[in-house]
Amino acid sequence: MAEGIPQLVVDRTSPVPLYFQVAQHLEQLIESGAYPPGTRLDNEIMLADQLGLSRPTMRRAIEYLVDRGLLVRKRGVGTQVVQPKVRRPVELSSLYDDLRAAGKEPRTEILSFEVQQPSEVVAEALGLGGGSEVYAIRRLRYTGDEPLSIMSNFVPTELVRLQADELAETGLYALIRNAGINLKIATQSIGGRAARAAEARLLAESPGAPLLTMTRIAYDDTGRAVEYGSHIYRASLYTFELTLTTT
Amino acid sequence: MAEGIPQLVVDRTSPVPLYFQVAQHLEQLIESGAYPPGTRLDNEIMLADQLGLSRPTMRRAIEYLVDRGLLVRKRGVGTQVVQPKVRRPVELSSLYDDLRAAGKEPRTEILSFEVQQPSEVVAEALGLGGGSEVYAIRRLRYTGDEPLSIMSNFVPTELVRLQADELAETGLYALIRNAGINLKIATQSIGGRAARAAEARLLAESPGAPLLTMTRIAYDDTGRAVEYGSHIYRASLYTFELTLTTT
DNA sequence: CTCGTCAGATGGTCATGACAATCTGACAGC
DNA sequence: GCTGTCAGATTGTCATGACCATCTGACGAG
Repeated sequence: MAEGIPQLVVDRTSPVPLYFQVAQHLEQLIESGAYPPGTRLDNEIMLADQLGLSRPTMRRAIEYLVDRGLLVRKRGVGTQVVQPKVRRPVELSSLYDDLRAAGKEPRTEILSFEVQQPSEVVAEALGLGGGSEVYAIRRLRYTGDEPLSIMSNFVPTELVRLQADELAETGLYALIRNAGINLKIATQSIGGRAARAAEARLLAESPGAPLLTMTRIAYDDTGRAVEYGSHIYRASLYTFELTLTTT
Repeated sequence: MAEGIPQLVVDRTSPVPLYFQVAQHLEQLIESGAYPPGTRLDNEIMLADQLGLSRPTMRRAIEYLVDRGLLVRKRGVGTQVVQPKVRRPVELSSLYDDLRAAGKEPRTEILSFEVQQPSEVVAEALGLGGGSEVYAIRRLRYTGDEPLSIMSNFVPTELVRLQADELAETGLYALIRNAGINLKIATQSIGGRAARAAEARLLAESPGAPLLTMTRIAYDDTGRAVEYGSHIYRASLYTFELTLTTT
């Protein structure tokens, strides 16, 4: 159960913080299976000595991995590698990224793209005053040949400059991030209802078929509302996967 | 924009860590509106001096609030209170707690409660070998007079001792926590489908009505799978509210 | 008037040292 | 044999000191 020395030499000239170098290396050792679940790490003092670091720095590296659910610490006992399972973090990703990660080859058709005065609901969600304008984007997303989702998104024009042709190629979130906006937190609401006639037509479903609805407000790291989205998905083709942690 | 001194004296005899005392007090000042969004805090050195603390301790308090989304720090600039919005953390709570928090007066009817050999799906989800047994619980939850949800849960018998009458009064998660198990992380999958006849009858809906489905596997802090749940909700009455953060 | 440079302010990282709280296991006493 | 106590191990908390990285704004050159 005990552990020797990880074959790691920290690079003090690197701009990457030392604690982060150590954390990444440890994470790699765990993910690769070199440190299987249940492995007991040496104590903090010894680890710090082995790497030529101070204890606070070593602690910080371990803390980072504890927060991410890879390690467990117990006072008086020690630090252990946790059972693997699904330890993916909660992600603020877009459907486009999700699909591409799953190898599904997403395709997007832009139904409409315009600049307009926000509706009351949108203005309220984004905290916009009078005179503001938003991009209103309506897209139909396919996975392979099958229509999957109708997405309506609203982004204040003053925050980012958008173009229709870019949206067809990359996800909305990537464009927002590229504009230097730091997406940090989002509130989502997931519900369900039956398909209306127009929606059913677009999605190749029958009227009354079960749909998933999702509305989301995304905020950047200063607390500004950046995007409001109202999406519907074919329940027969899509589920939301998420990981929750206690705080 | 600048700030004076918070009227706070830390209690060094308390078992509550100093950084946490400070964090809680700051949080209270922010939540109460005494520090409205945009308020700029004094720099770390000054704050630490004012409270008679060291800078690392003061930093840790601020760090705690930054992680929770209440503050933003920018190097070279300072620390500010973030726009309020919904800054609730991602929670691993139960429907029972959610409803009670919303003042809805939940009621639970136990449809069945037994100890059985787990099905293949359940054994796989919980990582159980042969010979293990689980509690199989099937409950119907009401909000006021309306049926809301059918919940099927499975918990290994070796982890906790459950009784039917307790379940009617309190949430399953509270019972698990009371048994000294430290719920830490859960993976959920949310989807939708049409109601089948038997389900529709129990939920007072028509067959074919849209339902939300949720399956969840919850793990404790050592990575052990503790609970598997498969729930269905009336989409007309329930939505999942959640907050996502980037990591 | 515009742009680049530079100094000050502020958070980010790291080291060293110390003591407290908690868990485990061994040992003594009953 | 059982139980309670105590010592050792290990993480948790806190203080002090130092230097680095980044941002803002003022000032001066053009």
